[in-house]
Amino acid sequence: MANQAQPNIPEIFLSPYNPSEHEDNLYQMWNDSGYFNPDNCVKDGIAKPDAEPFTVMLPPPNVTGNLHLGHVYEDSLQDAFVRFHRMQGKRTLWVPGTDSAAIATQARVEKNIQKEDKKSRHDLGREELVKRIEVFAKESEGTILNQIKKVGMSLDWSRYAYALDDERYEAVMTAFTNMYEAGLIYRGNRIVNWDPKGQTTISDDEIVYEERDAKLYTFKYNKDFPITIATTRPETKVGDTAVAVHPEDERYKQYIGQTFDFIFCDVPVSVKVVADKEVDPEFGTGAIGVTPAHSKIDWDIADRANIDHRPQVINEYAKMVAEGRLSGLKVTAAREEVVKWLEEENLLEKTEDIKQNVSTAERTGGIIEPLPKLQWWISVDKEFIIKHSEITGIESGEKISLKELMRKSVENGDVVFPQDRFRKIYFHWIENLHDWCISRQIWFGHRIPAWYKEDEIKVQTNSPGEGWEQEEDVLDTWFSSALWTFSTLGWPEQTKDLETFHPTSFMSPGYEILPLWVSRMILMSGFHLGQVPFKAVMIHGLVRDKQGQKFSKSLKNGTDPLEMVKLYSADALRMSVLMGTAIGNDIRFDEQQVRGYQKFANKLWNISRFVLTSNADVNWEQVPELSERDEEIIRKLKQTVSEVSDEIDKFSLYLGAEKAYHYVWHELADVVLEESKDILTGADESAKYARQYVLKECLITSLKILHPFMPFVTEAVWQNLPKELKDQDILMVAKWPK
RNA sequence: GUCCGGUUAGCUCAGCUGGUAGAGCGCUACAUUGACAUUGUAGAGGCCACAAGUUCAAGUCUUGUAUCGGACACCA
Repeated sequence: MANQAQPNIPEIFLSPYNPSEHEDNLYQMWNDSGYFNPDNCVKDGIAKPDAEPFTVMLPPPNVTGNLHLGHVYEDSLQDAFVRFHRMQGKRTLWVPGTDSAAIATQARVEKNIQKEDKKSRHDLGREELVKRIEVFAKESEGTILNQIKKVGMSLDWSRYAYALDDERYEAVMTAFTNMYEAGLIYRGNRIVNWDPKGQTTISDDEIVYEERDAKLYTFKYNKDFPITIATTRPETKVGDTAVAVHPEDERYKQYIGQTFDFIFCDVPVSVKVVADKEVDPEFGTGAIGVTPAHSKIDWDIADRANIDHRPQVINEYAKMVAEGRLSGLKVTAAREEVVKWLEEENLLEKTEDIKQNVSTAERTGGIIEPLPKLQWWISVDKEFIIKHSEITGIESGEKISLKELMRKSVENGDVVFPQDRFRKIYFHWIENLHDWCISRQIWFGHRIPAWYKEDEIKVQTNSPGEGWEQEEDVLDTWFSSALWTFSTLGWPEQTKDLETFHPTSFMSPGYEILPLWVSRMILMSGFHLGQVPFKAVMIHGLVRDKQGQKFSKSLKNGTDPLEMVKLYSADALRMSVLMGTAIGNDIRFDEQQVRGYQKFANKLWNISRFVLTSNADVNWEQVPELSERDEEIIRKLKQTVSEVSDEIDKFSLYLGAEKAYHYVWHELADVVLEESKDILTGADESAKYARQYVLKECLITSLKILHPFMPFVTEAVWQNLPKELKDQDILMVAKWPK
């Protein structure tokens, strides 16, 4: 091309698209415009004051974390929806935030302190440790926020929320107090999942099962004891209070109701033979040694048989508290010791190798020790009176349990799962739901607002006065996360934001936190507001590497998204995760694809150059006389717009992106531009003018429909278009075409 | 054990309410110093896992089988 002969088009188009030259500036420009905030859009007439609101809450990443591909995927999905709806003139709000990930963050800081100062948390004391964790959290906060900006997320930073800031604190305290007063939060002694390594309770959802080799020991407690039992944990048998058999089991029927006293491994033990339907006569010997204090199932059996839950024989450090030869031993050592004793006494009948699923803590990897502990719980089955309800099928003033509330919110269609299979998974999970243990024995987090004085308990945010001691435990992180859709909007204050933007429009989490988070948001929002937290849940899959493996630190297969941005651009990275996979399925990340979409960005750049070059200095005042072919091109363009819009509306973002992409490259560039060359260089001025007009329309519309997916390159082109072609200075808030 | 998915071109995946298969990447050949160093055109390549059923018609609906994967539960 003869460069010096170029008509008046911005020089920038003369070289290939260079994303790093534009992206940061464009983000800055968007941010400075104020249009991430819907209030400003209303003020400047971009959205009508009564326009339909569209709200999304960013699933808050860990404040101390780094952006990974999973975030990029999740956030790109949301940003595309948000930008689409913003361009349609809705009052569009996307709220950013970060989470504290209390257990992980505290563990990390404790480790640092241990390493640098050789001090434990107890050396430092509660206040000092919490202070240090806060400092650490705040220091690292900027990292993830900047990374999110780097990939172009159109979040309203003026509404930024942090899980442990003052407003969220207010919400958490109020939520706890209200639920306590409704009788849904209670303190109870129950078997919990105790993580001896992390020194805290964890919820069922934080457990991972690992298959390990174990030994099943079959033995008698004592020579005179008539029943043989089998166990993988002989060391707990000093805590047995019963032996359970199936009520119909002919072998043992005669012993039911009898009590036996004997010395087991230096410890006096008294067991009663009880009948329980849960016992499988086929497994082992068909008889279970019941250790109520160290097994959930046994605890329940003891409950049903009305037997004492004590004694506790293992402590919080997974050491034996029993008297005699086991005293002070770790459980693993105690196990060997008991087996040795059984052999000495000739009580051991056999030892078998079996596979066993061992419960371990997700975060620390510690083996879970079930222990009875005084904990705080949320009852999911207890009925309460719901004061106010806007949820279909639930009347204000009705009696209902949280479980029912969670079921009905989805059953009646107030919360829609566009993918049917996740709806099923949700219901399946609700069926298996138990009371939720919400107390955690760490220091970083929201301290439970319960106060003790002698035998009295008061639940309130501030100290009732002299002599009252506050509960040591903090709340499960998921408690505050569950409030997120409305705590971010100012609740418990009845703010205008809350009124306008809640329920939110949709939530887009990964399937791994459906039970942990999604269902609990439904629970909390239903209880506190009588609303659902969101109208739709778009569950997405995991981002995996090319081989289909999960990204993980240990595999060292992690791809740094920022590296991809640097190499190819944020737009290309976003397209590569959005396109090609139906939402809900796992994605295989392939760098080749990112490269491919960067080519596309450049293609778009060149299309723009071509159109601008051929349209330079045209005066648009005349009405063009379109040929039949011109009209056909416009028809096809409009059809593409409506297809893309439809797909996005149906949550099929990947199809919307693909249709826009396909149109621009293989219709607009390959067909329309090619055939226009002759017309543009031809002698028919009227036909030329008409085609110039058509090309202009095609370009503007293409930029618009691609903007939700590739915000940067489309905006970069837009910023260099002549003013008279634009309906808004900024593409981000330009009108979505029809 | 209960539940939920996947199985379509060499690879990664689309294919919505049934009308004899699509994209990207890769591959082959040709073209290209006129928007495009990141281009175009053409092409090869598929018993849509298998079987039975419904239908005028089945990747598409039903049932079953195989196989891979996931979630939940969990046994002493």
